[in-house]
Parts: sequence; C-alpha cells; structure tokens
Amino acid sequence: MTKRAVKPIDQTKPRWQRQPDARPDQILDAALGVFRAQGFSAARMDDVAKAAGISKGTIYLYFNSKQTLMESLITRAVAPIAQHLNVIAAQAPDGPVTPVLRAMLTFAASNLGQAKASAVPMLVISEAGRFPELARLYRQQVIDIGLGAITGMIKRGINRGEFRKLNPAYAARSMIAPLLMHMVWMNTFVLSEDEPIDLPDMIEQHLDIFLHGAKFRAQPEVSL
Amino acid sequence: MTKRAVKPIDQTKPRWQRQPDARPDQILDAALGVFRAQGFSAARMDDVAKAAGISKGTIYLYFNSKQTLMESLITRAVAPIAQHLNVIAAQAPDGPVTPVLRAMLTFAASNLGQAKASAVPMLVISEAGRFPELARLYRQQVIDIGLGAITGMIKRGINRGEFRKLNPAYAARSMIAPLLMHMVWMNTFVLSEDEPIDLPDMIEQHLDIFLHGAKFRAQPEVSL
Amino acid sequence: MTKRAVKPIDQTKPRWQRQPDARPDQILDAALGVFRAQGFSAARMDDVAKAAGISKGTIYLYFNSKQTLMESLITRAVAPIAQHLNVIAAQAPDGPVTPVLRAMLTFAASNLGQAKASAVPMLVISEAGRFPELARLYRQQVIDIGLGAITGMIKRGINRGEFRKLNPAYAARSMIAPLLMHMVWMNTFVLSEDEPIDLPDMIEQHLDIFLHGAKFRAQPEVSL
Amino acid sequence: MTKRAVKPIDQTKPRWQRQPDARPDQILDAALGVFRAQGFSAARMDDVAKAAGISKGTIYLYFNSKQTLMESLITRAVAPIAQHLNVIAAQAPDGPVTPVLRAMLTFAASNLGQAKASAVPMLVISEAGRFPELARLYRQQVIDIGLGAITGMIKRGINRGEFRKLNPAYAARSMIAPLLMHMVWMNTFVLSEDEPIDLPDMIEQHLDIFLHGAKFRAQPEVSL
DNA sequence: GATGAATGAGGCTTCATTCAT
DNA sequence: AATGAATGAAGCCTCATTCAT
Repeated sequence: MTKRAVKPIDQTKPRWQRQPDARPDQILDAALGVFRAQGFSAARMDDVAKAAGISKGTIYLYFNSKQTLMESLITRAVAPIAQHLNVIAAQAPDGPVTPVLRAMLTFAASNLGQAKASAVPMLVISEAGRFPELARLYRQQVIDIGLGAITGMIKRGINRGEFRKLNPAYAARSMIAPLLMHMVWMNTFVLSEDEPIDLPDMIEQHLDIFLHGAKFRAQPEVSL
Repeated sequence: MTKRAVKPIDQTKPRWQRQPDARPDQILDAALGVFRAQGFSAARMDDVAKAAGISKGTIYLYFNSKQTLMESLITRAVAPIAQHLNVIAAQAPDGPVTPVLRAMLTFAASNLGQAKASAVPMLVISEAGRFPELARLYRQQVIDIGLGAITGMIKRGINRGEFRKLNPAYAARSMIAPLLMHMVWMNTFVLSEDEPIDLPDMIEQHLDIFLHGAKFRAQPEVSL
Repeated sequence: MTKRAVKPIDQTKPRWQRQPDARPDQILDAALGVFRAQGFSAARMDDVAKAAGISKGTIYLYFNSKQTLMESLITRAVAPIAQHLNVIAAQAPDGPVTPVLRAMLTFAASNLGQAKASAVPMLVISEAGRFPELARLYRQQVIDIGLGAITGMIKRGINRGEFRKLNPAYAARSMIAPLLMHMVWMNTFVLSEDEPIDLPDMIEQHLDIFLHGAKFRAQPEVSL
Repeated sequence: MTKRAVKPIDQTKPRWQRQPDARPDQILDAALGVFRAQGFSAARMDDVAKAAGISKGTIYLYFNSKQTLMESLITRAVAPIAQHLNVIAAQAPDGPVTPVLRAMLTFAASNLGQAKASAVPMLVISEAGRFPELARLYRQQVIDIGLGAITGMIKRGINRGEFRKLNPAYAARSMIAPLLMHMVWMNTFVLSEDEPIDLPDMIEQHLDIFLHGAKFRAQPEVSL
C-alpha cells in the first residue's frame, strides 16, 4: 500500500545489491557531501544514508559511529595528498627555484581549486574545535609537508641569491595564502551573482607579484 | 520554529537589536566563547548560560532561540567593523596609494590578530553551510567594503602608474590573503610547540614583497 | 488542533507541578512496577515515564540512564532491610533460640510476603546475569546479614544443646528456603485458578516441622 | 511480529517440534548458554549464531523468531522431565513413604544440581513476566507433576500414620524448597570466595530434619 | 541449505524550548 | 526579571529479521 509501482520494469531488480567492497568509499563520498552542506553536527546519518543510496543501518556495518565517519573521511583524504607532496618535493631539480615554485603552486591550485578536493580541508577547518586530533593529523600529514617543501625551496632561492634575504616561513605563507583564501571563499562567501574568479589567472598574477617582489634587489628602493 | 511564544521584545525590530541594558552583551559574549570552543551545534544552551553566569531560561528573555543567538552574534560584530572600514576608506588622501594600503593592512592585522576579534569571522566560516544568510550579511557588510576599499586603492595605484596593469580584484586578494590565512591558522592548525608567528613582522614582509612585486616595471623581466 | 478540551474545569491546573523532592521516589516506584511486569530490558523508559505520570525527559533529570535507574532501585531497597535485620539481630535475648528463630522467620515472611517487597529481590534474581555487581551488593547487604543472623542463632542453639549437631549453614537454608520459594512462586508460577497459599500458615507449619526436626534427639531413630 | 515469511518448516506442527536433524538442538544449546549468561532480551542473535558456530541467517531456517527460540528451548526441556517424573510416580511401591520421598528428592537434587539442568528453570523464572505462557507450561508439565507426586506421597504418609496431620501442599514445599533455593543461589548469588555448598550433604541433612519433624508425634511437645 | 550484507523499526538519550514558581 | 524543573521532538545507534548470492 505504501509502495509505488511506478516502473514495473524495475521489479526485476533486487531491492539492493551486495557491494561490500565499494560501500566504504560510497559512504564516505556521501558523508563528505552532506557534512560539507550542513556541517558535521547538523548532518543526520539518515541524510548520509540517503545520499549514499543505502539504509541507515548499513553505514554502521562499515563505520562505528558518526565520529568515526568523520575521522575516516579525513584520514582517507590525507594519505594520497601527503604521498603526492612527497613525490613532488623529491623530484625538485637543482637550479633556479622560481620555476619550481611556480609549478608547485600551479599544481596545488589546479587541485584545491576543485570543490571536492577542498571539501575535506574545509571540514577540518570548520570542525577543528570538535576534532583537534584530526586537525593535528591534517596539519602534520598535509600542511607541514606541503608548506615545508615550499619553505625549503624559498630558502634555497635565498641561498642562491635568487631571492633577497627573507623570513622563509613568512614568505611561504605569503605565497600560498591566496590559495587557502580562495578555498575558504568558494565555500563560504561566494555569491551567485559574483563575477567568477579564474583561479589559474589569479594564481598566475599572484606568482608574478610574489616572485618579483621577493627577488633580489641590488639597491632597495626607498619609501614604499 | 513552529511555535513561538510571545516575548516582551518588540517583534517589529530586527531580532539582533541590542537590548538597552548589559544582559544581551553578556550573553552574546558567553555564546561567542562557547560557540568558538565547541561549534554552534555542539554547544549547549546550558553551557552558554553557565558561561554567562545566569540560568538557561534567562537567555530566552533576551533571545528567541539558539539561532537568534548566533545571528545576533554575527550582526553585532558586523556593525562596528563596517562602520570603521567606511571611515578609513573615506579618509584616504590623494597621492600615492602605497602608504595607504600599508596602513590599511597593518590596521586590519592589528585587529584580526587578536583571538577574540577573529572569533566571529571564524564562526561565519565554520557555519556558513548552516547560515548562508549570515555569511551573505558578513560578506556584504564587512568583506565587500573592506576588500572593496583595498581594490579601489589598488585601482587608483594602477591609474596613477604606481602599479603596473593588474587585475585589481585579484591583487587585493593577493594582498590580504595572509591575514585570512593567519586567522584560520591560529584557530585551526596552530600547535603548542610551534614557533610563534609574529603577525606584524609577517605582514610587514608581505607588504614589502607585494608592493614591490606590484609596482610598475618599465621593462618586464622575462621568464620567472 | 490536537488538544482535547474535555474538562474545562481542569484548565486551571498547571500542566505539571514542580516536585523536585518527590520525583526520585516517584520515578523509582514507577520503574519498579514496570520492570517487574516486563523485565528490565523489555521495559521502555516511555512506560516508566507514563507510569510515573511525567515525561520521559524528566527521568533523566534525576537518573543518568536506565541502568542507573535499576541500580538505584536496588540500592534503595537494600538500605532499610539491612538496617532492620541488624536491629533484630542485636536485640536477640539470651536463652532458647527457638522462639527467636520463630520470630525472625515470621517477620521476614510478613515482609517478603507482600508483592511489592519481593519485587526487588525478584528483579535481582532475574537480572543477575546482566548486573552481577548488583547481585553482589544485594547478597552482601541483605542476604549475608539476614542469613548470617539465622545461622548464628542456629549455632547458638546447637551449642546450648537445643539443637542436635547440624551444619548450621545448611540448616539455615532449610529454614528460610520456603520463603524464597514462595517469593519465586508468587512472581512466576502462580496461576489464577490456584488455591491461594496462606503464607503465615505455611510458615507456621514449616517452623513446626523444622524446629522439631532439628532439635536434640537423645537416641536418633534409625533408617528414615 | 507483523510479517512472517514462509518457512520450509511445516506450519501446522507446533513451532517447537524437534527438527529431524541435529541443527535445531545445536542452536538451542547455543541459545540456552547465551540466554543464561545475558538474559533473553540482552542476548543477540549474532551471539547465538556465533555460539552455535553458524551464521545468523541459518537460525531462521529452523526457528521463526527469537521468541520461538525461547519457546522451543523451554518446551524441549519440559518433555523429558515430565515424562521422567511420571515414570517415577508410577513406580512408587506401597509401604512406608519415607524412603520414597528420600529417593525422590535425592534424584531431583542430583539432577537440578547441575548447572545445565537448572538453566531452563532459571530462564523460566527470569522471563516469566515476558512469557507467562511458558511459565504456565513449565508449571503444568513439570512442577505440578513433580510437586504433585511429592504431595501425594506425603498425603499417603499422613494416611498411614507415618506423618502427623499436616497440610500436604505446604509440607511438600517445605521439603523441596531448599532445592529451588540452591538453584537460584547458584545462578544468582554465589560468589567465587564462598565456601562451596555440597548439595547432597545439604539435602541429606534437610531430609533428616524434615522427615523427623514431620513424623507422627504421640504427644506433641509444648512451646517451641 | 547456508551465508552475511542490508534493512528499518524502535529504544535510549539529549537538549532547545517552555512555563510554574 | 529570573529561575530551573519539565517537556517532547529528534537523533544516534542497535539488532531482529530479510534476502540476494
């Protein structure tokens, strides 16, 4: 009496499929979407289930609790990023650092510029108060490595005389900050009527400003 | 949401109207602290009451709901900032924009560098999914004005030939991004064992890089 | 639209009364009734609340959990019994133990014979698997003291030559067992069509058998 | 309870009918162990399955529900006991009843003294509130017959002048109560540090007391 | 027959909100 | 105005039961 028999064709399909291998990722993807849209606390497990196309109980076959879901979400995101950052850092050739830095930031931008990729860091930022452990994990596994690679490259630039004498940690922040800002912006403040931001363009200009501004200056101009 | 008891507060006024006496501010201060520490959803009205040193029921004499509390919190923060930014923008003198921009960013940094001042924007960022209206309000009342002032100043610099031809909106982002990043950092990723960041120092170096990198270049160097 | 206005007279009564002092006992009484009828696990907090004439949430103002409710129930029952048993034991006069034992069992019977008084021990028996701690508490606070007093009295009877040489612990069990059995019986196996058992009569006869059977025999008859 | 799928089991037979092969007994044995340890409600079908070394779904090939499992458990236990009691009662020879009663109680003790044999009656006692039907079944098929046999024998003893004039129903209770008490004790209140109770010894002493106490007395002693 | 993944109703518990005092 | 006891809707989670494999 409650079932609608809209498409008799579908009656041959089973009500559900066994997918023990695919489920965890399927659930995590759904959770990511729901958590992003509503925040962790406000999100209901029912919504996650619905988004994943399964029943509420099934989630608990794969994750012990809502918290575990959140933790797994972040852990899952951390691993590949950390790995990739390490690869990039290891492959940096000798020679001028400017093109390397340009490549690094461009790569990061092409990555975090996508809504899905930035969802996890945004969750980390939003829920850091509730999940300090995960914030720490993300920091150590992702940020420290990424920011560390950039800071190291800047140091090398300074040593080579390519850049003037700068605080490399601060310079690294100056360099990547627009990327973080863009991430926050797109997830928080962007309005539908806004003129869209072309991230590659913005990053290119930012690099242009930054790299020029950072390079060695024989006689510093006065009075900026 | 379905029931709303009649409250002595004048319903025709906006809900975030400041009450004449000190209670509302006392409550909002408490709420800010609790919301920051636990997130909006996880925070309990009991905790807010305890932090304010009053009973739970008393909160409802001044605010209709938990949501209203959040809304009032952000609205209360918006007004003075917007006002102040307007004043600064209006007072900008003619002449070189570089010192003006320097002053603007330095001022903003000295402000948002404090934990309490950054609490509200962090809340907005964290709860944007749940309170898009408030994110919009904050954007329009604070960000658009602040970012607008900076963008305008950069435009003027371009027109004066002080800066080279840049996309001013992007340049403004390049300029203020480290400030936002610092805010996020301090509220999310900072660890107790970190070497502390000296915000004024960082901003000074950032301005040095940025303003040099942005200024007019007779013959652009090739291939950075 | 949902409210029935059956008796306009009652409209003057408040929907609920503040009774912070009376609540805990009120709730425990209700819980006892519900647990007895349905068993602990099968009982729903809703039912307890309904039986207590309050809302479900109110229970949690006074008890942390369903388990706590159970624990409090037993703890509440233990205290007065233990106390009373101690008093009786202390007041036992010197001289023949037979009348003392008779008084003790008669008292216990008049007490545990009532359905309400036996509800807690029956709960303990039923839920011992789930709450071994509570069974231990009941054992030590009630049984050990009560059984101990009887055992001691029997020992005295043996020493005085009033009883023959018996294992006092076993004899004590022989003596009180019908009481326990009656308790179990009334809560488990009694049928409406049964001829009712007159507990005082039964106990009297039991005492008659037991005390005669236990008393000193000059020359034990053979071959029973 | 609302839905019941068609099962290959013949629905016309009583639900507790023993299956031809070994599976049902295997499951019931497992269920008995789990129910005893955790109580009926707290026990999970998963645990029963694990204890039986099969999967959860398999249980439902043999039993329609958790309730049915419980029912079958008790029903299975009832049949052989009732049968055996009947045999004993039928074989009682003429002549003095005292040795017959002694034999009956000793037999019962040697039986119920074992943990496994007492598991079912303990379950009945614990879950009587939830399964009054089964309590009634147990009462009628086991207790009424067993207790009836003893009561009858006592009556005969009275008629023969072996015992004095007693209420036979009460006397039967006086006689068997320590056995029930021992069962409850071992399943509920026994502590590891207790001096162990030697059931045969206790029963022997109890019989000694009881049978002496019950026998005919020419001139009743005064003032017990 | 057997399995165990999947379901979904239902319980305990929390907490924003109400209201008698 | 203030309190805090009381409410009740709603969410997380469990687990008996079903069903595709």
